[in-house]
Amino acid sequence: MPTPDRTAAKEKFMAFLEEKNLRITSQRRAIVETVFGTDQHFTAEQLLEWARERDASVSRATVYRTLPLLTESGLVHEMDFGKDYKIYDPNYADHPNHNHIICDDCDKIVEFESDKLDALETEISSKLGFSVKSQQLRINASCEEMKKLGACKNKDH
Amino acid sequence: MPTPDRTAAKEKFMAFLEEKNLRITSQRRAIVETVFGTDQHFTAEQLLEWARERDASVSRATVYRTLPLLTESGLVHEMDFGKDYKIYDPNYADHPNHNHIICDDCDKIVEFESDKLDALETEISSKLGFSVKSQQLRINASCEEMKKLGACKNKDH
DNA sequence: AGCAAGTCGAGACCGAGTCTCATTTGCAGG
DNA sequence: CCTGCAAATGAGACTCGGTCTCGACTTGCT
Repeated sequence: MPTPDRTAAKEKFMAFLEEKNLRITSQRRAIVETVFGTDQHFTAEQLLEWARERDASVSRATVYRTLPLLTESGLVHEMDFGKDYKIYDPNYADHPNHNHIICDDCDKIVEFESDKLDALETEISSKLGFSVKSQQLRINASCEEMKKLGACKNKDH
Repeated sequence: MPTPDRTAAKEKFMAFLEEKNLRITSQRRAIVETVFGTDQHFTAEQLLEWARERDASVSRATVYRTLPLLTESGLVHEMDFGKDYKIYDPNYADHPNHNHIICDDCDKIVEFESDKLDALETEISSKLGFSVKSQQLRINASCEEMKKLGACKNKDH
């Protein structure tokens, strides 16, 4: 599974800018190329560093100004794992509602989606008089199955 | 529904301190009285303010030093709603598995519990080879119903 | 009472993120 | 191509929650 249709994402974002009468500057181009040139999650600071490799003139302020545009466009997802920085996911358009299970023992993170879960959340929310805008489920767990199956290689015993 | 058995919580925390060979100081007493003297969620800064009403000598540093002890003891729950500050829940011992809906517009927080949700999480997790240790679901929403019902008083239009 | 270790408050400090402002740049319209 | 101007930019000051340091003060044990 190589990088999906990143060109489409880039173009969608350019269209989004145009729609809002915002300009396509060289710095924004560098940032967008960077964001959709990876599948990895990243922090604002990482994005700054990477974007500067493409265009040294990109400043911290511009990165922080562009990030909200990216999330507003729906192409990038902002996530908060309780650390003191935020994490961004450039694959959001392809997996708009995914959740995370984190193994407390080995720090492995597995993503999953569930229509049942989404439906249940919507149902509960509307009962309480809310309309869902976004959701974030984090499950801390231990991956005992994995250990049984073959984690002997990376742990002692 | 008046305040539940807060005295028990206070005593549990004192016992927790003793167990760890930590001292019971007047400042810690003021903080603990404050924390278990309310049912409300609070921020560190709010706790500082409230605790100072009981004992003016309580400092910011002490509040921030005591909060981790409270969460470590399992009596208070630390939560992160994607704002730039953390929120603490002094009722955690009584409702260990509750979830939150946050209104992005008015910052209202509603708690709920759902056996269906818990079951679904367990089911999904075990399918993926994990066993749940803890979970945190946050739904960001807008409370449109509330607005309809009577927010005319605090908004213009 | 006396002492050692734990704890304290004040304020320096940290780091992610925001804001200001003088300068530059994209992009019509000519 | 040129010109005008609003939008966008970079540098760095700033904000703000939270942490750390350090000398002074308490607690709890003897």
